[in-house]
Amino acid sequence: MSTPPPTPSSGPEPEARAIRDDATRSAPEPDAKPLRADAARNRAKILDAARAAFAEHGRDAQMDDIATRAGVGVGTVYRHFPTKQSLAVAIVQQRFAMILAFIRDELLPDPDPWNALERSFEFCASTQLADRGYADAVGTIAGGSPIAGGGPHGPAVDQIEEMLDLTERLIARAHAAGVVRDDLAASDMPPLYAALASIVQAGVPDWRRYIAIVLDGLRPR
Amino acid sequence: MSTPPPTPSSGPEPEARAIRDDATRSAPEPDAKPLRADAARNRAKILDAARAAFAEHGRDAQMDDIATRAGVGVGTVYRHFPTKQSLAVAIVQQRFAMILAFIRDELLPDPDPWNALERSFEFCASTQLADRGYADAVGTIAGGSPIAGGGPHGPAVDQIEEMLDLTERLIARAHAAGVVRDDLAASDMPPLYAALASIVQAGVPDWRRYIAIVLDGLRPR
DNA sequence: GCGGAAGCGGAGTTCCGGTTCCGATTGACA
DNA sequence: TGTCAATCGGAACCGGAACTCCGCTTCCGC
Repeated sequence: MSTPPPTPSSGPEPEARAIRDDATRSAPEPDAKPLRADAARNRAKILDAARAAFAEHGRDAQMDDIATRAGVGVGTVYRHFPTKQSLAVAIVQQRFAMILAFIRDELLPDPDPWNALERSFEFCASTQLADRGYADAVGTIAGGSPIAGGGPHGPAVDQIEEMLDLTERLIARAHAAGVVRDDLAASDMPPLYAALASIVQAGVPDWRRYIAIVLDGLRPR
Repeated sequence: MSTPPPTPSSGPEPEARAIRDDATRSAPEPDAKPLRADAARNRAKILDAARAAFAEHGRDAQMDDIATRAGVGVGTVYRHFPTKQSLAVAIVQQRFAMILAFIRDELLPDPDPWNALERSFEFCASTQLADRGYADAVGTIAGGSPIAGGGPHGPAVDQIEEMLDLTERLIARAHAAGVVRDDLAASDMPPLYAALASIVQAGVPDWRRYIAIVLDGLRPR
């Protein structure tokens, strides 16, 4: 795997901080209380546990299991996330933030636009490999449901917008270099990512082959 | 839609009979009791209702709902199918038999191998459109799980074998006509069908566009 | 028509997993 | 160190959905 998806950890790394803040901002109140030390620690443990649980079982992950993994009571989980849904959303948003960062910091700076495209598919596949819940998120975008924030598991609306914006730039560069078919649009990518994700999801071992096929379909006519 | 998937009905048409027998043979005992008249009638109603329910709600269809749709008590449903799972399997096998029939009777006789390939994708998409449960089945095959009969929703093992055999012939014809890339194998098709199914599933309206892209990826280099 | 075996229906049971409650615990601050 | 509000833990609660049970009904061979 050329680019194993870095699992976001709620450890002390500064990068993780930013991501968690990002996920947290979905709460109604802007910031307010600084959160007691142990509470903050537990919140981090819960997020880590939930990430693992959702990655393993998708939407079927169980709250009790998450609590156990986190070494915490269910009540504590519910103190931080009033609902299973809200916890799932937090996780998806985290993962999504990670993907956006990858596109922004790794793919767009890549001097070879075609190679960037290729890597975006690889990244998509390996993310899916690591996280069963990821497909749902991509599907949400592919479907273009505008009420993403309201829908189950959906990333935040502005995240989707940024995603489309970044993809737009990725495609624009490819067009400029003349390496893709004329009619390729940024909006084509989410469905293709979703398609690839489903192949990986199905457990097909040589998914790279299908990336190659799709990529061939994207070349200039 | 060039080829709307004919919904199998448990009505009196002879074709439907054959399909139901096919689904029924998954029972352990070969045949045995001829089933009382009203029982046979109810069984048919249940299968119809279940087909509708699964098509609408996928794996989340509820037994009570199925019973209601069939105008029958839950107990009756359970008399015919001891488990929700077994009912789902029966439905999937029916649908699968339909797909096999389509390939055998419509696609293989098509004089244009490329066109046959194209139609197979279209058929896959429109089937998915009509039946949410179908994607699960395709995914099962794409994953190549050998214990398909045991796995949830899986079509019978011999159905999968026939599927692969028919696809083999489809691809062989395409190769003979020189219209596809040299390395295309029959085993490539299930993953591609799964991929397409997921796009349709996501609610992307112009899924035909992605068929076209994938097909372009299948042309000779 | 009759008897009884096969089949029906749907209320009730069981299981499962999300959510709530509240007494015990702990961190923050004086 | 003492106080107390914030936080914790996990048993209990609750609703929903698969499945069971059994008295009633229907079909079918005589």
